[in-house]
Amino acid sequence: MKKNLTLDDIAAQADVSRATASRVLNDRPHVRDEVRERVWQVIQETGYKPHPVARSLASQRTGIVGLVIPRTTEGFFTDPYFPHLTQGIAYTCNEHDYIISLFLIQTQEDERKLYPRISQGLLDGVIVQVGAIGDQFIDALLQGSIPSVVAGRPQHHPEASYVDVDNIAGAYNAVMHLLQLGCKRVATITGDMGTTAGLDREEGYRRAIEKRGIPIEPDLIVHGDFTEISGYYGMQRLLPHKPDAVFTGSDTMAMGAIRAIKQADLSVPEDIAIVGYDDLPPARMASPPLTTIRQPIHRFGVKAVEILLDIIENGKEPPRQIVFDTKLIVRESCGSSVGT
Amino acid sequence: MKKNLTLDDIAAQADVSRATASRVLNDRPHVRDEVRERVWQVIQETGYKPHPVARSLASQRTGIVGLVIPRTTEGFFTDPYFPHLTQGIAYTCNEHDYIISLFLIQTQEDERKLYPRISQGLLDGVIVQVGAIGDQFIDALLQGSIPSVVAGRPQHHPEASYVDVDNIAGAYNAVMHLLQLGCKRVATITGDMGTTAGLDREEGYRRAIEKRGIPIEPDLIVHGDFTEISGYYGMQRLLPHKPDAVFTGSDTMAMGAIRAIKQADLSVPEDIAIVGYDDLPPARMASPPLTTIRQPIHRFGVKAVEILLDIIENGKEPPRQIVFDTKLIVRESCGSSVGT
DNA sequence: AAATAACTTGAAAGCGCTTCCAAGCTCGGC
DNA sequence: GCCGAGCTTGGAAGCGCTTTCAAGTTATTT
Repeated sequence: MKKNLTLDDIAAQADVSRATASRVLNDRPHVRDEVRERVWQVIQETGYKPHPVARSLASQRTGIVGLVIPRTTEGFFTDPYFPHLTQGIAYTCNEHDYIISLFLIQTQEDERKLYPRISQGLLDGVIVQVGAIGDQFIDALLQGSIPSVVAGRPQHHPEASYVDVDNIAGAYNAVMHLLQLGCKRVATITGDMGTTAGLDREEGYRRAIEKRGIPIEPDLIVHGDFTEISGYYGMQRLLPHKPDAVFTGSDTMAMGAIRAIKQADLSVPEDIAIVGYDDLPPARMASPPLTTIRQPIHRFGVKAVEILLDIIENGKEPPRQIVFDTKLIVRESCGSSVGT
Repeated sequence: MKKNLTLDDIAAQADVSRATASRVLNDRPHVRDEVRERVWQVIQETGYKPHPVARSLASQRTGIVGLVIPRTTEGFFTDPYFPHLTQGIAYTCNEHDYIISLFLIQTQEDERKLYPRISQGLLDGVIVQVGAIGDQFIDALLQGSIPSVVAGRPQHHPEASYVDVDNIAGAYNAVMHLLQLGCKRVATITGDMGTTAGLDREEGYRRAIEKRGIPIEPDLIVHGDFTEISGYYGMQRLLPHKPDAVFTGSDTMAMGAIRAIKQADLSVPEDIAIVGYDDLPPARMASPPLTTIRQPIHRFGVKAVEILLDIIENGKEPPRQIVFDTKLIVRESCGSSVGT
């Protein structure tokens, strides 16, 4: 195997100095065209590739951004949210020639190790998915100088840059839709109340109910954690209170709820209408197909990267905060007459 | 913001040379206990963290392994396979203090860019998921000197190190189970025939059928691509040929097939028995719950990393090749009397 | 034609760390 | 009390690249 080429080799072969070779390599000005071409020639012929680590050390940028995914709940496997988000992020990184470094936090140990590894020069920036991960980590991140963007709204950090979707409005619209269809006893199975997504979606539910002048009935609110199984059990607890409609904090929980409903020999939407949240592929394939709230997850990921790169270039002030709108997708599970 | 500490600062403060400080930092021998302690003290007090890039440049190892996921089919989102695999890999990497760099190949462009970026010193090793990605890429990888492990059996590279599951045996057992239950017309919806998983699972189907002395009926074999929708359409094409059982190349396709069956007013397993492949969470929650083949995906990911690290340490010869066994999980969709 | 501006180029100083090498020590054995 | 073995230690040479600075060239201005 032939010895790896260095920029010095290229410089020697093209009969210029290393500095000039570097200029050509990086497409910098102040090189005569003739020389520039000569150097390119040598680079092409030899198949030379610059050594990324050396380059990083000298330039103080690595071209790597971190993607931190919090303590892996079952949700990571079940929920297509993460793959979608990751895909949006990866797509945009590829486009801008950045590389992604993935940190799946699984153990307490991982979490401890994380900050030190992240804070010290390997990464140009970090995208953190909010979740079960301690605010403490986000604290540290924001204190530090490394550019960061939060995916989802961080609970106690109004000054952080983040991208989020308007969960309150989304949930509000979902519940309002049910109310307008004539449902009288609309219940909800919330997502994980340790996340802003869970909290906000419950808030949207409350606002819609109150907007119609209906008193909030605590028995009609049960807490889940975004997983199918929590939707299933949530629904079982709800059934004795005779809801005629349920808004669930995720499609996955909606699937669980439907399972429980069918098992109780009731049917969707005749006996109980359902509206989910996410509009990921399974929603369309459910039986009945799910009425749900669509989030632009892909754009979400794209934007997160764009913001991060902006921060890397231009500094973290002012905070960039973007909230995406959601869209109600009406299918059959809500019993709407216009169902597809 | 305080200037970043360097090893020189530590050395100065501890009144030793940089060489000695480095020895202490890396827990190397040949340092007097007293000195070692003094240096540690300074490191602790100052909160010094070594600069990973500088360290990589000097030591010629980065502690980063690449994870390459091929051209992203719809499957990446739908199929919990990838999250599970990723999780197994991440877990093991965390444990060994390696960092994962994720490469999702999405465009032709990405694929072109990939090899150059990978081949040149940023990564200590690479795990490649086989799939729609050109063998050409795996070719290049194997030619080069960078340690690599393939997840799944690469089609034309018997000399590669890989981890795989015994797809042929798995499929064989699935189909044999159906035959033993008395099914007479067992069909199959295969996975993507561009993958060894797809090919091998069909092969297993064929072997089981032939083993029972039944002639292969081409009409009972349709090709899908692991997605729900391909299972749905596949089943629709199968229905006119009156199968009484179907083995699908993935659980996701099984869900699609069930949807098509129900839509034709037939029922599972009474009219048509189904066996899937994967045993991921949705299988358990399907209605009816899916009889399927369980693959140890998590261990699969773990092993891939272990092999890779082994290669990094000890060289790529001889090739490490590991094939995991699968397990038939009997639930209700096959109509077995012992269904849960 | 002289003076000045603008562009090219290479030498050299890092970036922060690892590691080889040689020098200086300590200590036991005879 | 002397010698060599075996530790400790620091100096210095990289790892491969970027970037500053000053010197050398060429083009422009008056």
